[in-house]
Amino acid sequence: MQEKRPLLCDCGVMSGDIVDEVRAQMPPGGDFHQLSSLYKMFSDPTRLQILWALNCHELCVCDLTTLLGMTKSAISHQLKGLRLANLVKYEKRGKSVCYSLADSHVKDIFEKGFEHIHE
Amino acid sequence: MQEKRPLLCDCGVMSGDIVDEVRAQMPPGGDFHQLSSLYKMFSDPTRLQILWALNCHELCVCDLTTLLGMTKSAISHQLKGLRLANLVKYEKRGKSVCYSLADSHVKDIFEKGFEHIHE
DNA sequence: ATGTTGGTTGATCAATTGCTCAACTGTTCT
DNA sequence: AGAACAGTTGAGCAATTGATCAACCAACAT
Repeated sequence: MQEKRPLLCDCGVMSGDIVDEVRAQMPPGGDFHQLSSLYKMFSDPTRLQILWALNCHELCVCDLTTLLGMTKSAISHQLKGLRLANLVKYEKRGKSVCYSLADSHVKDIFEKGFEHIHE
Repeated sequence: MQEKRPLLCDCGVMSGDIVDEVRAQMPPGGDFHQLSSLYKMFSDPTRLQILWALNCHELCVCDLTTLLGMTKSAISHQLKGLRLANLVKYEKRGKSVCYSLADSHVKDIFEKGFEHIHE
């Protein structure tokens, strides 16, 4: 059976007041959902490589396939996700589509991540 | 059949030199793998709520179940992942286990994320 | 000793993810 | 018009994920 939780835990470590205080500081649930969708874009090595490359220079899909050694399809699918997350923007140029980063937050998030793993 | 890629794309947008230049700036593949593992911890609403709560105050598992309205098992499973990613640390206190953030990078990464979604 | 509470763990299962394949659109070149 | 190239898309499938359930361990109270 599903365990039933009491209104407040009685483990004695934290008072109920502290739990209430933390609860009061919690952003609305929608924020966490939005945030998790954002970080999900950073949670795959392929997408990270794409973002890193675009942070160096704007590139077309074909360049990215060459750079990462993957198919156009795979790259294009990932770019679609990045587009929907507003992390990259694109511009048609003749036959090609040129992608670049949508804003500077990507770079900031990258930096914080590297700080954490290089310690 | 699987498409075969040329050594350099001939789409004409970027010169091969630029692709080479970007390639030279790419960190080793292992870095992307490590980074993606880190961001994966931020890619789930439940884990984000746990991290946010611990950023407010150290809490035991039981407090977290009360706060998030989830089972001990679900919380404990997620905490295990966060532990393995070195994002949280814990301390036994009698019957309870008290969790807290392992370092300040979590807060930084949170802030950058919020900056992006609140624009 | 027995029961209760706080927490962990492994198995299971549905849902999601990421790549491949094949088919397609659109642009350029001959 | 037809071929070649740049890119997108949807279906399919193996791999991963996240919650549940049940069993378990450890600390404490009676």
